[in-house]
Amino acid sequence: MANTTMDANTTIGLDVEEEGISLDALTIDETEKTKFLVEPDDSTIKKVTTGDTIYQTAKRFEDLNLSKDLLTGLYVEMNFKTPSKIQSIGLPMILSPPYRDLVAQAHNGSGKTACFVLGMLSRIDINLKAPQAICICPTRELAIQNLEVLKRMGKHTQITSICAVPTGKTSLNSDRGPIRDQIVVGTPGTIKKWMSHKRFNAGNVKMLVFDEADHMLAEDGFKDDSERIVNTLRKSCCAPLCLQVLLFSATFNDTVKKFVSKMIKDGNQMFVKKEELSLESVKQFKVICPDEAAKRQVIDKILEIGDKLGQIIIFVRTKKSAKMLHQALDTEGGWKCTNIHGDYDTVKRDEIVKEFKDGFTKVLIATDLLARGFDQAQVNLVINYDLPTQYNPSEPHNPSAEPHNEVYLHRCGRAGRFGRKGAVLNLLCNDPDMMLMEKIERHFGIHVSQVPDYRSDEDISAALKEAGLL
DNA sequence: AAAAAAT
Repeated sequence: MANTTMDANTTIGLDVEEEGISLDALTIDETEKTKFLVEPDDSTIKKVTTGDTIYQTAKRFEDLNLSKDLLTGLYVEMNFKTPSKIQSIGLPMILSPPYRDLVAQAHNGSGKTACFVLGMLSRIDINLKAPQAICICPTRELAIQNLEVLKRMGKHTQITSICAVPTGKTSLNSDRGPIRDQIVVGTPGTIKKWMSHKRFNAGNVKMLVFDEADHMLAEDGFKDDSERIVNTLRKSCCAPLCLQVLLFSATFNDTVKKFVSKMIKDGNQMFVKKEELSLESVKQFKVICPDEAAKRQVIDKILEIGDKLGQIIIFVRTKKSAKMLHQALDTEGGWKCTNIHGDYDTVKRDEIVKEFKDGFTKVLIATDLLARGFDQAQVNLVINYDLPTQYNPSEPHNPSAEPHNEVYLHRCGRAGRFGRKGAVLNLLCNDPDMMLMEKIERHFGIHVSQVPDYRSDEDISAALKEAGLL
């Protein structure tokens, strides 16, 4: 027992204690009350529970006391057979009273979304026609995608749901009136607006889910919005454990963990070591390019092979580069591709995403708008035209010298969904780029192989072959 | 600077 306790402490990174932050949620209770359930067949996920509840791992969905209609959704609509690891460990923690908060870190494409969607659907009182569960996402695209999963999984139930994202159209009738749907999935601004306009009664909300929670709680993310929503909902709830907060993400850096520990008291946790975070399922490469033009040459070569590849996402750092690269590849280069970023209106964004998801477009140039959560099984190649960098407030227009490791991991996660073959190509053209790549490799403890010559068709093909794409 | 959204 003592050993297990030590182990868990290490995993969660209690080094933050040195900085004098209270660690209510992340501190391990050393008394007998705390139970650690170590999975014999899976040491990669660490489960830490609070209180005296014992959670059985769910080997089958039947173990979870789900309604018959929900089981039908899982088997018939989703084609699920048995719970994934995160689902078998996480769902019992979510669904057993007392309904404790949960911080869950799970690999990209490990069934995270299905886990919290199933959690929301199972806790709805079908006879109460009011919002009971809310899910907040960082982008409009992710909210729409999550609601689609929810509608599919809940198809055979009578549960109603609605998307709270900006519609573009102003105060029409559809924008007023009370919300009676039982589940709301949306982005922070619209949810905040609906709450402040009293469009629904917050008193019945018993579950609040943050997708991509680390970003939702980050200083340069949506921390203020998220905090306000949690506080409002906690206040409108009757008992201390009335509102169950679930935080899901593939990444939680130390800064965010500190804040999580302040926001979540007496919660359960699931964590994965950072070295074990899914970067092994996609094969990563770096291509050294002398200049920006060379980067486009590499992309040209890849598009020439195009037909044999699946869909491709090219990530860039700024909206401006998204537009420019699109211009260069499509208008000037004659390659049919699209691009997406936050400057486009909602109609255009929806259209671009739909075209890509329907397979009408093969190549999509994107800002980090699509870095997280975007799920398209046919994407097997991610190209980092620019590497993701931390935001540097003192020099907002220049890329920082520090890489954004979490965003890098999330971008990689767009390729090779659910264990499929995938590749990531990092295009580097100067010393700062090389430094960023080195830092990323060091952070994850990985080696990214170098494509010998950017001008060589053979070298590039060889890399894609090695990744299993050709 | 990206994103959300309201201004």
